[in-house]
Amino acid sequence: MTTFFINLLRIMKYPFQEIELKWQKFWEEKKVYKTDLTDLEKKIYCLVMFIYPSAAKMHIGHWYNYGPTDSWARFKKLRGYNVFEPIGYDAFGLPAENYAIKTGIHPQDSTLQNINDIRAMVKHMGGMYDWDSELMTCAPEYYRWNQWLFLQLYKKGLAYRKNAPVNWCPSCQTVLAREQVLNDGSCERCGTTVVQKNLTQWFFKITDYAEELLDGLNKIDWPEKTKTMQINWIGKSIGAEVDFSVSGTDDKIKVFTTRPDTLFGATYMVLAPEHPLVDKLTTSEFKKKVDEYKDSIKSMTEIDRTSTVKEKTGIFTGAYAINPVTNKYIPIWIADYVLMTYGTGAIMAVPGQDERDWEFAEKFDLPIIRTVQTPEGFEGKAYIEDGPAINSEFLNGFYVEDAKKKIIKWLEEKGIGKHTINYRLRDWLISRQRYWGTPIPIIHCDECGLVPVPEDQLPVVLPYNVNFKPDGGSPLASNSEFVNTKCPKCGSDAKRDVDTMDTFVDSSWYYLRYLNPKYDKGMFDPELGKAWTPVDMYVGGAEHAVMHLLYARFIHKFLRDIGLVISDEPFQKLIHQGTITNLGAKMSKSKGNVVDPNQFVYEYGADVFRMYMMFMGPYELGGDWSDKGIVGVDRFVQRTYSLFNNHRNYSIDFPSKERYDLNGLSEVEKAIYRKVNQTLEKIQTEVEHFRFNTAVAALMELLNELKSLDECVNNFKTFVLERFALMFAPLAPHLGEECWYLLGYEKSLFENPKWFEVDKSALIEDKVNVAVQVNGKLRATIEVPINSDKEATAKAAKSDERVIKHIQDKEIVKEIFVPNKIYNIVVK
RNA sequence: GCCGAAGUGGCGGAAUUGGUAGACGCGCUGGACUCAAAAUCCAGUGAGGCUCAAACCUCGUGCCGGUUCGAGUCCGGCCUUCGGUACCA
Repeated sequence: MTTFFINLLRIMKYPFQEIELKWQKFWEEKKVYKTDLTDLEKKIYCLVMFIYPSAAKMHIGHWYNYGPTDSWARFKKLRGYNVFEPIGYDAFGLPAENYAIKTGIHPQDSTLQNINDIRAMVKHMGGMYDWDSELMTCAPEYYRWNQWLFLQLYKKGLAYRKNAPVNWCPSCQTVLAREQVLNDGSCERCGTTVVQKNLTQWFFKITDYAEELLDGLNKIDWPEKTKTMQINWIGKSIGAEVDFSVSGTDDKIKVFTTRPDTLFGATYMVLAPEHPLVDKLTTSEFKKKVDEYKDSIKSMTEIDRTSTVKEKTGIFTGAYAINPVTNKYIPIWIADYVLMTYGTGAIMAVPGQDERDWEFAEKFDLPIIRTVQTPEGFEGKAYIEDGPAINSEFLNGFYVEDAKKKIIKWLEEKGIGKHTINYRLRDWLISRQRYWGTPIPIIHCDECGLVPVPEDQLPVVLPYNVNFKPDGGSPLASNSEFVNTKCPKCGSDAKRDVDTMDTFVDSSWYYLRYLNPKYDKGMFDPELGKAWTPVDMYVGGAEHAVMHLLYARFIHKFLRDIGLVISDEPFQKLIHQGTITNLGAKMSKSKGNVVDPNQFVYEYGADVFRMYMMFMGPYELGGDWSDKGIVGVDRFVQRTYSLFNNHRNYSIDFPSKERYDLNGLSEVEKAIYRKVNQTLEKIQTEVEHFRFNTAVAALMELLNELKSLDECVNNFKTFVLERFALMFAPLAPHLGEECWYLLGYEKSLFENPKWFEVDKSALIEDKVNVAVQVNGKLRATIEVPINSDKEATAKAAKSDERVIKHIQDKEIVKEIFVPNKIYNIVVK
């Protein structure tokens, strides 16, 4: 007997395993999510940042990124848009290679295995991805076009080689990424102190696009925060370049300054220790100390060097430069706070107007001259605000902006300086001394030099057999079959470039490849690229605010310049999902605070888990993980299922009307009719703006209202249930389909998208509650007919006992009336 | 240090352009069902005061001040937390 009842309850409970699988199979077999890319009317390209398959599992962050975004896409689909929603794998990269070094499992094998596992999980989530457009960047038919892109950039002079410092571990004999260097500057693998080493590297000349990358930000709908970060990253500053002669030589030192107006106050110069002139200028007397100083900073990262807490260090070179306006000799120093990578690698130091220079001058007892009048009572050190120039001869009295213009004119006339715009943005270093990436399509020939691989010989296939264990140099160098080749130009023996590309190259154009990943006549189908970009909605983490999102914008603009796309920007609208933390910290293996989503997916089902992630809070905020509320969403789903289970075939047996006249409805029906239409309107605006938490809450409210559904006539019930199912479907797609099916429909909802119009006339209540305040304090709420005028509301308000109590024997000074909302009586 | 975001019940969080603070959910309390429990359903639930109870009153959105008939929302000054960034000449 007892067992019987328990079994009965089990039967009644929403069998999510069965139903989710049923619809996943249906969607896939019927290719419900195959997008017709030729249908451009009402097209929407909805993109999520593709998956980095460094582990075989989908973590909470993936679910949080993909689930809600898929719900948005489904909502758009139901509303009649032709939505393209692809998914793929950012499959190259360091983690797979590190894993290989540790375990011996080849990166290709582990990556393909991970992709298979992750694909199954993505399907389990129930996203409406167009599986025909799935791609992975480690496939030759994908990275072939990275190589092609490289050659186009090379042709235009936008891919070039130069020396650049890398983090080098002398023990492992390998280049390290910044994340492989620990905070104390040691190698994460062996603990040896990492040093900076110069290597010849490939760069993409993103700086050529600096101005346009800055400009373009005005045209796109991105979070202000992200745009600001890009603006700061590009770091445009306007100033001047000035040449300083070096005493006793013909050498000139070029400096960049944003404050040319302070030239009269330049009392010394500082070069970056790596500056090419340092060795030449240093006098024999100081050579030893300078060399020692250079050695002492060799193992310092840029972060160490530029730390604000560290005391200033530096050393005199023994040489002097000549200040071009005062003709005075000023000492030339070197110091680590000047970086070779910014500006010209040399500064004129003006301690009077620069805090860093002041600190340095004070420490090393260098002269300080103020060239801007400080305001009365100013007691600080360097004065960086505006003011009239002093101690500056022909500039005296001019304020900063005017003084700048005047001195730049003077410098230009004398031919020793010019107006300059400088960017903080550096060119993009794309070569990696790694295995698991796209080979660089260049051949080194002793006769012809650098020779690009002819386009018809692409792809340069990444060989499987290499020694990817770190033993110096690029792993590809270990495969002689790969390395040794013939020069395409002269036919003599030559060697292939053994470096691979940064994976940010892969992710800079994948959204174009999705449109037809099998296209073999080019990087992507240009017709589709032109029609489907910019991407309408791009959703991904804020950690990509600068690098990925800037590189992709650069590449897109380049592709436009060579005629492959016509849009200026790749991503029109951008949304960042928040970060889900656990116990106050980002989830990571090393912290041991990773939450496995599968335990919840297996216990409650994909729909419940997705919906719970949406219900947790504002999408863009993220928050700390807690599974406390998931039972609430589960109950909601259970109640929904039993509601529809109890109304099977209603759409067939009791077809509803398009709309109902309020006057013909009972009081209960009227209330429900209003609520349904209000909810429909609410869902529309909330889901549209990624406010899923309030959308779910609105549906829960509606379900609560439906407790009295039994008191309604049958065809009215159908009206309500159909709308409920439709609103529910984007948020919980499997059960949404099932509800629609339970109502008696043969065609799947997402196969035959549908949306109901709001009956606006039902949104208006006929009675409203007006808050009556006395001196701004709530004293009563009264119910009045909607749109009651001031007089009528006042009459009702002032006859309420609770109000009378507070206004009797008092003088009414003022009365404020906001129709349908507030009646405030101000008394003395 | 600088830039950005956020501080609301026991908890996650709601709250158009300033207009009834606490929607929705969790938890908790009481009740129904049950031999009992679980599940489910119903009711209550910011704090305090006064009440047998209700009514009612006071306080209440990190802190201090301001503007306003009216402030979670606007302004000024702080505090805390979380992200981002690192001497950019």
